[in-house]
Amino acid sequence: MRHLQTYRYIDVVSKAGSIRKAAEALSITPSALNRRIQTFEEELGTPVFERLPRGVRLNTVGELLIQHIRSQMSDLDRLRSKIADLEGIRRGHVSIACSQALLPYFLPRQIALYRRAHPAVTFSILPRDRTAAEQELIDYSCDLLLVFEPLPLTEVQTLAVVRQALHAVMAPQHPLAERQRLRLRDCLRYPVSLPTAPYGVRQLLERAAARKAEPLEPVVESDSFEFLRHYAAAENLLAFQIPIGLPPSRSAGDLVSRPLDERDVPCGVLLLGQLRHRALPVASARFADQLVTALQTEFA
Amino acid sequence: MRHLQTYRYIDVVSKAGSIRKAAEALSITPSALNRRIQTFEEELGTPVFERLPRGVRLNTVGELLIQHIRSQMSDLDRLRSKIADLEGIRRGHVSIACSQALLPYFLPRQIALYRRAHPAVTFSILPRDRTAAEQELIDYSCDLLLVFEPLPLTEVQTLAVVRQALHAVMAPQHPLAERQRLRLRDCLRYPVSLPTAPYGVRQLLERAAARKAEPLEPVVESDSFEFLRHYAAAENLLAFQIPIGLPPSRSAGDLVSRPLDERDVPCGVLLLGQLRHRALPVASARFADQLVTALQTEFA
DNA sequence: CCGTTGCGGTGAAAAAAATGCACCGCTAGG
DNA sequence: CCTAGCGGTGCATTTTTTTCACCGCAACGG
Repeated sequence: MRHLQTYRYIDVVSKAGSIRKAAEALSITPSALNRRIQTFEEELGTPVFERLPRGVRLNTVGELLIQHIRSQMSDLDRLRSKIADLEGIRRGHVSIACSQALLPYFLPRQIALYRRAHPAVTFSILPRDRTAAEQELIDYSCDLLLVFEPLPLTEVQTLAVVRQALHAVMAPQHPLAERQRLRLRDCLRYPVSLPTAPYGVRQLLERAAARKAEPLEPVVESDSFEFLRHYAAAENLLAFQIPIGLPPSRSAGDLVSRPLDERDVPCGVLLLGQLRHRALPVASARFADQLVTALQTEFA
Repeated sequence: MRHLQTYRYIDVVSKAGSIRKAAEALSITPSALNRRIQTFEEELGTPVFERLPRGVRLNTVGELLIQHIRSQMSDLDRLRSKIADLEGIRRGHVSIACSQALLPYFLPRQIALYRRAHPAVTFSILPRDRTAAEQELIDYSCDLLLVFEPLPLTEVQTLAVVRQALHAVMAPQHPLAERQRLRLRDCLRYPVSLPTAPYGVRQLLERAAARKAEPLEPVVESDSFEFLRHYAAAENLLAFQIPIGLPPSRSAGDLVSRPLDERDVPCGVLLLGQLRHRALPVASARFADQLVTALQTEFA
């Protein structure tokens, strides 16, 4: 859509922070880009960027404008997918920012299911912590949000919420593997591994441990739940995970998982959401519907 | 905004029904217009107009597109008024489709009040019957709807509803002028004038009369409530009106009004609404807020 | 039946707009 | 005080858009 070029240019400039950098990214000369911005500002009757000695930055009007631009672009996408729908093609792209727990089982299964019905729909899966995910949602970089223990989210509209109890994950030969339900104190008698601070699992455990005045002293910390899981198997350590991130059976493969007693560690919530007031492209909206049903039937 | 020209062109063509007529309205040559449409359709990957021997008409995709275009234009307006707001200018335009009863007292007073605070805001007042008003709302020709006894409106979002009892209006020397409250049967013993069929007042009376099996035989019919009111004074006839269309005092000037008993004729409702899911320009939104308060305090 | 009228579409020339290039002045940082 | 990186500008050049003149087509009227 050539008539929206200027909008795209402004978007890129606002992200690059300088006209010259943006021009390079867009493969045009800085002067052409500069002029576009100038004529646009003239048409609008007010500047959009602050000129700084080291580049440019959106001013207040610019912030308003960039919101407008992103919403219009997303609207155009929606129009296009409606048209594709009309022609019976069912194309589209779905972009999801999610917590790591969704990566191994839940999302692959759901996406495979959806793509069986609509093979022309493509997906982007962006593993993000809760803050980054919300940010991507706000600037229209993704359509859906699927995170564990979200922060208070004013810009997010809830599509579904399911409770997820924390589970301890361990090798089958671990002493705790025989119990069906674990107390926090028992777990902390053994060496544990934990995700880093931004993650919901860590937050829940920190709060629980603080309440019981038990010190939380992880042997291993990592940003990667996959690493933690494998490491737990390798060193006979405890790791923690939520059911949706665990294999369907509670002791498949080389690991077993056991729920933590809710008296010690309260349930967390997993949230599916979208940007408030945004009309999603059809593909994303349909996939969201499917996720809502799946979440409610599997984790009711 | 030059980059949205193509959108404007398409909008005009869809309204004109032919490229040549639209071209004339836009003061460009038909061929230039034709080319723009062709390149746009090529970019979109699908035709937007059906070519007929006597002109063009939007096809299904075109209908989708025109909705998109109108919503984008309205969004751009909203952006501009937000920016104006930011600069403290408080400009804007408010466009209202309304029933005739709002014309003599209510709207003039409300608009004067609003313009005292925001003198740079301008208004369009469009007297319309209920169907036409809804249509204007849907195609973004107006921002607000203020009608008596609306039809079931799926595209309209309700902002406020107030009950309005029907009043009979007559010259002070009319025999019924002495009563404080009128029964329908009493009224129908005298010659009456009525608005034509599309109007809510007529509908209410028709239904009431049918229920009582009293024939409704108007001496005078008109589309104009103003005419009916004046005629009632001239020929000592009964006319009907709702309180919001009547002078504040119940017997000001050369006419008196008396409420009809609700056992005979049920209350109608007056509705303030906007197009569902549409974000209104700030000026319209603020004025709507004012109307909501006014309606609720004056006719609670 | 054929001429007329109004329609969308097209090719080439003309006009207008956007771009690239070379260069300016400015400021922060070494 | 010099340099690197920035936004901005004048002018030649390229690309895009508009105009003009014209075509074929279908409906209407005598």
